[in-house]
Amino acid sequence: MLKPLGKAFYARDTITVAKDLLGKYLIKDGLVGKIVETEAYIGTEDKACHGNWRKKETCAPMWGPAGFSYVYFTYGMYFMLNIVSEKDGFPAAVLIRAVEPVEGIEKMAKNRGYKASEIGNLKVLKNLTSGPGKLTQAFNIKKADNNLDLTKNPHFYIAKSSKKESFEIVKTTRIGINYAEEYTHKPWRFYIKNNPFVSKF
DNA sequence: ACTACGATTAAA
DNA sequence: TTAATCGTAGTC
Repeated sequence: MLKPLGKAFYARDTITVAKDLLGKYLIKDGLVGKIVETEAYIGTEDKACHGNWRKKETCAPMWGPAGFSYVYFTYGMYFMLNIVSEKDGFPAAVLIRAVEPVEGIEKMAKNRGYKASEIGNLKVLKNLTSGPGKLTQAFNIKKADNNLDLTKNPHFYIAKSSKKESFEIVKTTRIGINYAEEYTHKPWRFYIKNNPFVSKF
């Protein structure tokens, strides 16, 4: 079993954490996916950050210590997965927008509503986890997974790759936050260049 | 109680 | 381009 990343990894500048999470492995109940796309949401100035405009109680994990999950429900049907960063008392988190399926693909496909016979289809494979709402469905992440300590939980954590891997990081603007005024165009979205599992926009 | 809307997705 | 769908928050 791969070792979970510790609190020190998350308790850093949010942009650094967002970039550093690319290529790491998201692991939950035996399902494994490589993180290929993230976004940073930082503090009370950032108008897109929930810590700024949602009530403190509804995004409480964001205000807590680093390394905790912040899962919330939106659009009436989808969950979003974030990892809390920076120090206790400062609201910031990294949104996991897309992963590449590594292990447990059959189960992911089943969670996404596909039949076993469809797993060989390349289009189906690429559609399993290539978006924030899709990957939470594939990994069966829901409200019960909110506010868990990912540095201590043996069933839900993020780990480093055992082998070294080099890739190019693309930096661009975040998605779906046109209401955030001057913060709409901050280049706080990061993804692995040429990876087919990055969400489309 | 009533209403508006969102860090999305899939189908048309 | 748009409907699906519901928790949260603001207003009546």
